[in-house]
Amino acid sequence: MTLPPLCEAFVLHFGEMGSRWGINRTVGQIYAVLFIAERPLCADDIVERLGISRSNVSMGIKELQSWNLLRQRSMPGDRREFFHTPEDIYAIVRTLVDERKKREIDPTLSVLRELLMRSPESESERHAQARIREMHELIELLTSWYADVQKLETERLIQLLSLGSKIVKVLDMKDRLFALPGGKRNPAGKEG
Amino acid sequence: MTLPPLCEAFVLHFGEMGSRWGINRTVGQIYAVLFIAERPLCADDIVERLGISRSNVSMGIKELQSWNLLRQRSMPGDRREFFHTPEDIYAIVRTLVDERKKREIDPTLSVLRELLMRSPESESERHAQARIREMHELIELLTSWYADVQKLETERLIQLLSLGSKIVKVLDMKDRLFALPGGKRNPAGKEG
DNA sequence: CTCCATTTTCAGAAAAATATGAAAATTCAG
DNA sequence: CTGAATTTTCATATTTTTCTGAAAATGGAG
Repeated sequence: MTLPPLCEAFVLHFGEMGSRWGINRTVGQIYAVLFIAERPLCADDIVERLGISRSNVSMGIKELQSWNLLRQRSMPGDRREFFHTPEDIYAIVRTLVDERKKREIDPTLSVLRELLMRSPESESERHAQARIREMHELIELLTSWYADVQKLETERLIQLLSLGSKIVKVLDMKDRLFALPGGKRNPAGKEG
Repeated sequence: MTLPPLCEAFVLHFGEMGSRWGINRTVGQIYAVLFIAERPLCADDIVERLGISRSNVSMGIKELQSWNLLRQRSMPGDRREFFHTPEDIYAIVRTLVDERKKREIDPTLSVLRELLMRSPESESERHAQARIREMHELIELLTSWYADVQKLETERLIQLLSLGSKIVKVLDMKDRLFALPGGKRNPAGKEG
């Protein structure tokens, strides 16, 4: 690896983390290198920085592209392709979450739904279905929350995240305000 | 595998998903079996249901225990240990998130912090640090949001999730209400 | 303590995932 | 078109992870 110490440490950690996330170490390292690079890099730049084979880089890039995580740029008078990550880190996280959802949550939801449609043929299947239903409902709740929050501009999202659970106080306040005239109007906290 | 078809389908899918989450297939399957079981199971019950070796089950259980995902129970007059998952699925998710945070986010934060303390020794290190700083800030934001929301009772959490981004409207309302008397009082949306 | 049921450990087998180099394919200037 | 530069593919080598059976450890009951 031919990276300055600080960069090397980052890249190594990122690779390590990647491997706990079901992404392979090398792919994680390639991403890390691109993330901190000052300029778009071509495949051979990555080969040099990570000291891995050209073909490995090629496959890693392909993998990252399939996750929509890379931008591509070609320089005039140079046949090589140059890769970089989006500037906006919020955009990166959105992509990451969207892709994981697409690959993991959506297929799971559809399997769970299919299982919930079946008629249980024994007591144990009946019980399994009840558990699966709980899981399905929870995932639906989280998913629809995400679908909703995803639409916010970054500005708003940050505002919301910064508030954290203090939001609950705001909610209480709202409830109290609107509850004054005619008693409990909306006890479950749901809106139209 | 000796499971009714519905259970088998669930267990297989769960194992498959587990392997994308850095958990190995078998461990995922063991968890799935326990999750849908009608009663606590002993290691041999799992051996029978999944058709894997006793030692594999033993290691899988150990792994799940290290994640705090299992409850244990012993039956009077029976020396075997029986395992089950918590009833409350929200509690399960909380545990899961807590553990992942502990193992993945916390170490990453500390590495990033350490890297940010160093003095960059080149332009490329300076740039890397700037990128790392952005990442660090984003993770801090998400983490502190989670730390905050984690404290809510399940009831409240569901309420919050159900609202989704509609919460922003409530915020706007609040801002407008309190802005009336004396102009912009809290433009950044932060409280406390 | 001994005995026996049970669980855990662990070295090595088996399987799966990754990495490589060589060859094939692509791309584009001339 | 040709040919050089570059990228991709793919069979196989390498490494890593997972799984197993045998042996060791544990933990009560008697």
